[in-house]
Amino acid sequence: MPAPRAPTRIQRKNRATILEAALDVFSRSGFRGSTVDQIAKAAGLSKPNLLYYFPSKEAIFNELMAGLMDSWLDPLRRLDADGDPLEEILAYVQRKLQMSRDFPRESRLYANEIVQGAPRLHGVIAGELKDLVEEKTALLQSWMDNGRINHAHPKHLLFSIWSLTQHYADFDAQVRLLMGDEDPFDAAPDYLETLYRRMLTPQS
Amino acid sequence: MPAPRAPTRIQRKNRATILEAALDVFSRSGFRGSTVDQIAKAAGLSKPNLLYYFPSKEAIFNELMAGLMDSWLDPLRRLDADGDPLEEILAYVQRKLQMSRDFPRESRLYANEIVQGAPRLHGVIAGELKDLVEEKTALLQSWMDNGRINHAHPKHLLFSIWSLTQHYADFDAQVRLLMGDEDPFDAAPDYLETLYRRMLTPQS
DNA sequence: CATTGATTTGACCAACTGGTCAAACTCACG
DNA sequence: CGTGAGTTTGACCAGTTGGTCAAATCAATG
Repeated sequence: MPAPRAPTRIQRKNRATILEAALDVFSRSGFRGSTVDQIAKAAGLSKPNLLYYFPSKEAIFNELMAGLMDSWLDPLRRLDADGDPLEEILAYVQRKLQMSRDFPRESRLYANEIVQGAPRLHGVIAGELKDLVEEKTALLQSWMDNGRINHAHPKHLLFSIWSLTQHYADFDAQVRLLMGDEDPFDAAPDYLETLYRRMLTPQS
Repeated sequence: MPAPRAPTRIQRKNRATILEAALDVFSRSGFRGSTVDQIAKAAGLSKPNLLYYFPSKEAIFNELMAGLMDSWLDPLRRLDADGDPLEEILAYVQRKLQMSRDFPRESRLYANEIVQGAPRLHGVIAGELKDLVEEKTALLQSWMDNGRINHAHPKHLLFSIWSLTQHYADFDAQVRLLMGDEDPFDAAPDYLETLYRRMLTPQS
């Protein structure tokens, strides 16, 4: 195994440019629908030049995914057992919604993968994500058992949060066509806050 | 233009077989990720034979989509202005959830298209679907104005129903990995009924 | 400015893809 | 059984794709 050299200035810049371009292309067309040439052109490089920085199309994709998963899990990690249950959940919902607004390409890339059966993500989902979900659903369950929020199936509660927030990124094309001039993100925060407040506020 | 002949028995059978196989393949890999050969193999035909029944890959896809859109819009069409508002909405939610359970491939095919910007669906979405959405959101708004259900942004309400119900089909891979042995559709109907009941039941 | 390693590229290749076509085969019907 | 329309296929084609490679260019260091 050759000792890994420290990356040069040019290497750092070009690898970053390539990953940015790849995110754009992959999130628009999925893995199989994207070509190395498209990514190269989007990055302003020739195809052989791009392949000088990454050994293959799949390598680009995997590096992108690895970086993605971490920021993906972060909002859930920050769900704090010591905070006020309802406010914690509402804050989590808003964090996820912000991510849909600010990083729609990342959301679509992820969605593309899952819709197609997550062939390249089984590992992460079954591992890191599952562990985190088990931990946090246990927390939700304890909040419910203590009467601090209304009862609801905790896993389905999580699914619903992911689903509702990511919908604005993943189905952006549809949402915008149907909303016309109105920016979906104007009313979405309020809508989701109201929804979860009404659903989870403990009934006396 | 040649007069269209009545389809023979073999034609009817093979065209149906092809569409069924195409649904399977397209819903798993999207349009660009699927090959005519895959579809042909899945249908038990040779590629030239398949192309004897459909002029092109795109033609198969379009016919599939045309058939899909109709059954897709149907549950919303059946939202009845004369029924009890809350029960109508809850029934709509359950109809959509049933469709996710019974026709997950159709849901994923649709999702695949939208995530990639709906390049082949602009027409239908901007036309038929938009008209239907305008009609039904007006109905929802009137129910809210009359105090028969709680206030909420009607378009976001629709989006949330689509999102929550289709999630179980579109993200099936993730949902099942995280739920382990438990069948997601065991608790989902109850979860969604509770969610929308708490959210929409008019507050006195 | 010379040299050496890092970077870039045009030309190329093998595999795959959507689609064509003429020839062969099958089947219902007289 | 013969015949003509309906059906099936092997061989083929042109365009695209992921990836390679040797040669050319560039940049930093002494």
